[in-house]
Amino acid sequence: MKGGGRGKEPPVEVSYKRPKRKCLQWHPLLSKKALDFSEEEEEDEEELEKEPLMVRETRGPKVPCGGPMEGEEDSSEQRARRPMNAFLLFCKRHRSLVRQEHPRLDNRGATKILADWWAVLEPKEKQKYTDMAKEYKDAFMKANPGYKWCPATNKPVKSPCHTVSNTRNKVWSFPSNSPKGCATAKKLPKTDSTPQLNFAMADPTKMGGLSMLLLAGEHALTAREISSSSSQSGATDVTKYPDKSSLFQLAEISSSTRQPSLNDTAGKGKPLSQGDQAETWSGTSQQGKPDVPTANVKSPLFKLAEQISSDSSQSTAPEGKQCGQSALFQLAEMCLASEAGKMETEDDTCAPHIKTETVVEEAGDTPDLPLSFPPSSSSMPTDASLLLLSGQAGLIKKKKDASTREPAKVVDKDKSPGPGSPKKTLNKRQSSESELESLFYTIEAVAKGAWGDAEEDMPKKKARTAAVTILVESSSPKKRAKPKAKRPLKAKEDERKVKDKEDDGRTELPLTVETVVNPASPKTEAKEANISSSTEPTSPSSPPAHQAQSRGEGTGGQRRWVGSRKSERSCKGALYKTLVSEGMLTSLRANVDRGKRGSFRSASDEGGWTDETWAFSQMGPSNFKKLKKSKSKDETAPGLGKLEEEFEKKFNSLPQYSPLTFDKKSTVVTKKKTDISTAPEEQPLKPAKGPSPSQKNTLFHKIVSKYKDKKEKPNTLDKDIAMRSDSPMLDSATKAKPSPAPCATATLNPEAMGTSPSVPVGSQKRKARKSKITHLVRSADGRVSPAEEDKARDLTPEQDDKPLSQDTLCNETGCYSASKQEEADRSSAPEDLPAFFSLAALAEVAAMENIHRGQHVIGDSQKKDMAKTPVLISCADQ
DNA sequence: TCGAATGAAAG
DNA sequence: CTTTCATTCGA
Repeated sequence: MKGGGRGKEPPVEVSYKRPKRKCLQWHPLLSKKALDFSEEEEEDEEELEKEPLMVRETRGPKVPCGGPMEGEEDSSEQRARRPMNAFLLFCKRHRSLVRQEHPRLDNRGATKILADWWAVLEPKEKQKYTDMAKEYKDAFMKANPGYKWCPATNKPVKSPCHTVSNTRNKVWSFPSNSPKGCATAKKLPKTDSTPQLNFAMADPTKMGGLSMLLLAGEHALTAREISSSSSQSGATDVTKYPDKSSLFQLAEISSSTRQPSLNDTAGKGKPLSQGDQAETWSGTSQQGKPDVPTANVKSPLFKLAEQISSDSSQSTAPEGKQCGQSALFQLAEMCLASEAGKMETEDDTCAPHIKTETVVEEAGDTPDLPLSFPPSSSSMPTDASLLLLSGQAGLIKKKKDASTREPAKVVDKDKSPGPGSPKKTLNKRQSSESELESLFYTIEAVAKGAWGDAEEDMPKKKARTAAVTILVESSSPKKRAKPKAKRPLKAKEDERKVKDKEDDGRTELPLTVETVVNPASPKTEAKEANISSSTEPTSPSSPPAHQAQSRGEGTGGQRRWVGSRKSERSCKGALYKTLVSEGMLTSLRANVDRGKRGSFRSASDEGGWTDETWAFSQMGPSNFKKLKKSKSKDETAPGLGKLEEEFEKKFNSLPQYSPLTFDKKSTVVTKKKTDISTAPEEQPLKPAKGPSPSQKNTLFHKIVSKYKDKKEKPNTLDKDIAMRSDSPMLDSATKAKPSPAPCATATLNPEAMGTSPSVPVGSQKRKARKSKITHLVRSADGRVSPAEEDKARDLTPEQDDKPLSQDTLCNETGCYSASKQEEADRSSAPEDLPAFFSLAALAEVAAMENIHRGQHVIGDSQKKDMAKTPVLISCADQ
């Protein structure tokens, strides 16, 4: 019968019912290709190395598809997955906890419990989730303008390609958009300058160059660019304007990025539309700044953008191209549009120089490289590897585009990196390096102190240093060796980060990333240091050391540049500065690394919201069982780009309540139930219904109305016990900081609960769905699990159990007091808020900082790429 | 592949 | 109102 429910769908469809895969999950932040990293991470690293670019097939299965990517894209339509609602977010965040408590409990059971928790949750707490969900949704919508929740009729269903074993894996990748029906989304034809371009995977490498610009531009644009460059990698900046939520911004970015990312994921080429989309999106997203006529303006910025784009494309590789260009252009446009005046002025002077310089530098730089390839871009890559080819091809194309727009010089540069080089990565890097180098060198100069004066004396010196270091690393691949060595140490931490690294395959970046982090905020550094030390030996990452090392080597390289010209620096610096001033906050803050894990609040440091974030740091090593699973999710994406990070951060920021808390609540509730009358506002209970939800509980209205019997937790006692033991750990682990009282981590206060929610909380099944019956049956068969009890409960309502059990719990646990306190804290406390707003706050803070200091840090997840990118930009000159 | 839950959206 | 689908992951 149940089938009946679904029955509606044709058999075939049925299967696809769950075709989630079709839909790529949308991530606000990300678009992520990151997946690749995430998944592969350590393991894959090797692979990555091998084929940094294309690779991505990720799962074998898909690969076969022959272009899986295409397939995915083809499905071009693959719909993005609908955004999670508050409850889902909540579930996602707490499911692991539940599972820990009740290992044997299956997800269904867990879900029930979660539902209970959710019901119990105070509006306040819920609010966070709802807000986040809303934000998420908004971002999503923005990204996918015409998106329809229900795909409606069409379903692409397609073939086997999708087979993807892991739907989820891909998840992050973005679908383009709107479902077919709507089409709105995509409208734009975009320039398809090079549709094929898309091949490119996402190379980390590319990220580097672009990242710089992007970073700068991010703010201005919506950051879409970033996505292109770093989406995965890293620019973590999510912060953009305060106005828009970070997610929203991300969404924009992602929109642009997503395809590329997809490509990566897919591994091969997607065709493209990426570019188109990107542009399109950009158009949409930009909103405010419509399209500025690029052509018209052609201000220096544009040129710069072009260059960068070209470079980036080269460096980055294939995928980036399109995105990069579009992004860059957009950025340029944005800049022009928004601040046209300023930017131009400054830029004007600089731009030209920059270009020239860049070129020159490149020539100079090349030395490191195995060789610069012949300029003849046309000369196709020899095909060192298909991957490369694809990537190159893309590059080339881009180049062309670039060339058209821009002077040949750029092109040459691009070309230089030729395919021939044995390692794609290297090549890319090199190419990217050239540009990057110039930038870096500027940065370095700053760091060194050349600009120091100009810059504020901030403590950032460290940061600078770090930046320098990074630069250095990027500049010389060889140096990497050291970093690599370190890597091992980091290992654990790296794991998460690894993802980022993965791409590069070269270890270089890892350090970089860390370093970057440091730069982000001195404080952060300190924290990290502590953390690292405490957590792991990784500490070696300690900035100073790295810096020193890197510098040593780096300096040599830099010098050249330095010698080449300061003017560039100044120009660039000015440019950056301008960008920064505009609003770019891109303080990446190194979050990237921490990403999920630590999320030590990186730069922003808001008060502890970080803490709230998971305690991944701890988790990592220990691996709770959940981890593995969670990994898929969280980690999945992990380290990718800043986007991801942000998303994660945000997600993490969501408060995670300890089971105890809920239990208590439930208890309270129960009590209430018994008392029923107590609740002032609502009278909830049963009879009620709730049409009148209390003002507070809008959310609850449903519950109230539906209210059935509270569902108790089946094995309360057991749970409790489990909880007790686990919870503390979890809490401590999770929350790292806050848990004065083990139990208490985040408790809701009973009082609050009492007031509004009271009651019924229990999840009632909405209606008895089809499944209900089945469910019951099944469960019976299955085993005695809470589920059964629940079922039983359903069948025969028993209320008594709960209270008793709860009481017991309470006694045992005895956590109450603490919980309350915490609760109080939370309510008033900054922590929560910060956590909640983390993104916004970060953005603001970052902005403040940036403006103030004028630094940008870019942390990319991808080491290599990032490394090049580097991360820090200080614009202080002037 | 189903399902448990909630919620948003679409029909 | 009802139905889809988002997340999760053990059966």
